[in-house]
Amino acid sequence: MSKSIEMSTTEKHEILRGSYTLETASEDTIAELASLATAHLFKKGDLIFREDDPCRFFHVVKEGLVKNFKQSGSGRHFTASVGGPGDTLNTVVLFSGSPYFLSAQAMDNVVLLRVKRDDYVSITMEDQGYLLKQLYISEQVVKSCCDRLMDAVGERAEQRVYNMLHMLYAKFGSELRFTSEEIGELSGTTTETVIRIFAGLKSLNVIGSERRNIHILNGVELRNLCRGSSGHSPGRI
Amino acid sequence: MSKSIEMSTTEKHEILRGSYTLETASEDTIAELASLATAHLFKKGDLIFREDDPCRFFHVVKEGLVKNFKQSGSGRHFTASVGGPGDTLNTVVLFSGSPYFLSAQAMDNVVLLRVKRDDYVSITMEDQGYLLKQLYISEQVVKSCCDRLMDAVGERAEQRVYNMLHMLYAKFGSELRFTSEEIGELSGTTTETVIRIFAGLKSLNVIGSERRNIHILNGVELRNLCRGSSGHSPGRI
DNA sequence: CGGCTATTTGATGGTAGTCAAGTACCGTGG
DNA sequence: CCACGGTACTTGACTACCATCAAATAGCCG
Repeated sequence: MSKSIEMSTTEKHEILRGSYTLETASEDTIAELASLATAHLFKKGDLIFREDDPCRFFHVVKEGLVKNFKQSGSGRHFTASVGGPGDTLNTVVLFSGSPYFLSAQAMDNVVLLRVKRDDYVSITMEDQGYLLKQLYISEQVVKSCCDRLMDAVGERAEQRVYNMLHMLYAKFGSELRFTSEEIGELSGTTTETVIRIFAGLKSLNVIGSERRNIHILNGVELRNLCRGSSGHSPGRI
Repeated sequence: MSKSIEMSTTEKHEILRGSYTLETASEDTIAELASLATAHLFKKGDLIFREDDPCRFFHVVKEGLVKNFKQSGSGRHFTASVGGPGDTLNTVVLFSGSPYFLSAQAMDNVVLLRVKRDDYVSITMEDQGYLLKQLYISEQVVKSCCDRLMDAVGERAEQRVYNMLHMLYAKFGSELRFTSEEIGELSGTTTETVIRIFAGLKSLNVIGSERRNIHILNGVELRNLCRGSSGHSPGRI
């Protein structure tokens, strides 16, 4: 499935330092983690971990996009978040030691660093600055989940797609390499509905799109279309 | 709006000790908090705090039920969680100092203890056991939000109501003092739909209900009706 | 070129939201 | 004690949104 890659400790150090989660970690913490981290390559479509697997690693993405999703009994995929470079994959279950509640899959070829969970926990547990940051991140994740919950029960598909596009725009910029199906899984709707909604946005010149590629042409207008003021936070789960 | 109440420090101490959040806090932490806590009474319907208000207090419920909700642009209420005795109201935004993202309203007459946020943060920040527990709780909240998100986009109203009933049953027991409207706000559906679904459950002898009161008659069968294995965790936000 | 992935469009039907009207229940105050 | 107003529940009819199914088109790669 995955392939190990050679990488210098210096480079590992840089990658860890660049991750949002470890922003406020002490230099010692980072150095220790870097010395234990290993690099891996996942090909497009590979599963990085699976829902209900025990949580064995801490992961940081170096390259590529990772989809965090769940599938319902009926086989529907629902994507909870998309992780890019600098994002950690599953910070949220690391400390409890509970099994994953989402699966993670490479959307491109993905390079990531990982550290054994036990090592990770025992190293970071002593770093108070890190723990506080972690709490802060959890709070944001909860908030963003609640916002999406509101959307999911209260808003129409149209609105949910607008909000999702805006979130992706804020996180990844104006060139989004997503298929309509992927947008559907993120917005809790179907491919066909996404396409019909895109048709409307195109006629307003808010977006353009071809195969596997969406351009945000008018970010301001997109923002206006996103009611719900808060406008959605990145949602790193 | 709220009314102050006299209460002995000993009683305050007991209440704090009994809260889930502070379960693993050190004796010192609890004692310090108890000395600063004040007790308050809110009447049915009173708002305890409002979405977007700055977060000024840490709250623990002593008596009664509190609804944590949000209202969408279109005026729909969505209830994210219901807090009962021993629950804390807004742990999730305490550390970041961000404003509330949910409003809290007394569903009954409610008695709660509160401590100024700044005091609370500076006291608990030093208690590593507490921070770890807090992280653990956040993880559970995130998981429960994701589960509900799955439900909201993937399941039908019927299923969402089953899941919600089961969650309330697990948390509060077999006598639930909720109106159909409240169940609707919790499940992301309407009063009428809830009633129609209840009719089905009654004919299966799974529940009974009258005005403002739902009895779970067959918890086992209710559990079976809840697909999605995980069956939903309490969801203390 | 053929096979695959992705997009597009149309037609159809079901779920559940909305509107409306009517019933039962409760507490309160004359 | 009963009348009354408010709250909660109930049922029916209608309709919109969107999922689903189906089929056609278009770009990409070996």
